[in-house]
Amino acid sequence: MGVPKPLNLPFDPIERAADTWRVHFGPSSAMAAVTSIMRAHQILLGQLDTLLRPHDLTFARYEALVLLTFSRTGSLALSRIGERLMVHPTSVTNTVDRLERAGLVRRVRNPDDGRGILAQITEKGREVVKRATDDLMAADFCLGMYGEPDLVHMFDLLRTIRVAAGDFPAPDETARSDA
Amino acid sequence: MGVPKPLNLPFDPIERAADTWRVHFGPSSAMAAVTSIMRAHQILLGQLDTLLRPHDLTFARYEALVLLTFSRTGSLALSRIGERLMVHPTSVTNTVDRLERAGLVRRVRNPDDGRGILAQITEKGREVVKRATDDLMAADFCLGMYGEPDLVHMFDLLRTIRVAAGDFPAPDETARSDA
DNA sequence: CTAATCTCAGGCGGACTGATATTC
DNA sequence: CGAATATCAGTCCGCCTGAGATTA
Repeated sequence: MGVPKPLNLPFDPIERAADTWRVHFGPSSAMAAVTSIMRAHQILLGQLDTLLRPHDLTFARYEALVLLTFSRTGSLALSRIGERLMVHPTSVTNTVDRLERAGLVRRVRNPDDGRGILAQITEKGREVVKRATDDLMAADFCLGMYGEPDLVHMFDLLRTIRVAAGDFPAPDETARSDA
Repeated sequence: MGVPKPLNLPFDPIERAADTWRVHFGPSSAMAAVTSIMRAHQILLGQLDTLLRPHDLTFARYEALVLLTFSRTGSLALSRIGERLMVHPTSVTNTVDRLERAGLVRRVRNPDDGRGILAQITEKGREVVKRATDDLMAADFCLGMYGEPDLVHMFDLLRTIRVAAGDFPAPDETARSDA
């Protein structure tokens, strides 16, 4: 991953592609928006992983670890982790494998469901996630170039696509429009 | 990839994580925005790749192919492709390998620079990219849930992070504020 | 019985490092 | 000479499919 190399192009490559697109195919704002999301993701993931590398974490592993610190008992069924982080069951197994090998979590049989396994964060896991979080917050999650209103706006804008994908029901609009 | 499974959670997992985050660590809008971008990327990439699979293309390969159709001669140096698509040189080699194996592109020595190789789109490549583009446009690039203003707004918002990453210089603001 | 949970084997796509040949 | 271009070998990561064991 490393730090995404500064391109230092004299122009915006996406804007130029959009202009060309318009000539060839017609309206291009959806294409420009999609490409922007792809690039923003690439930039962010690279920067976040660079911040997390000293802690021997990837962003995916960090997210799982944070999720565990959020639970009352410090443990969660793997199935729940997959649900919350929206990743494939086999990916959860893989992520927990790596965290376990690093000594940050341990697997425990679910006392309430013999089919299930709990991932339980260890003391070392709590220390690591604490240090990593300090680093990420100091770096404003690599979004320090935005003001608060823009961050909220971005979240709101992107919620539309998540709702459309069926992640969760659309927020109740009546709360805004009426009682 | 496949179609990203509908989560059908009764709540917004990112919003809930943000709420918990606020309690544990403080302000969370940057964390929520980052997570939203990650999820939006995951959703979009899955849907785009599903649309492109019948054409034996991934989004990355599709982008390269489109770039070639945009050039006057239908060919571009691999180094230029990497620049424009913002991908690692070895990734370009890999992408062009696959496109070449599929008969959509062929490698040509760069007459102007003995070090360089041109990727030249083939007739078959032009047909495939045409059909794939028809599909993507019919699907509004998987962003049909947005209106035009939102798409433009999203592009504008995300440009900030691309500029900050050094992709290209900030657009000239004087054009807006003055003459 | 079906359904859910998890694991393993294995493949694919993409990103990267490091080394190398070639050419400018 | 140093810088740029492309390739190759190999690694890593994440995502996926398919199969299978276990349990509700």
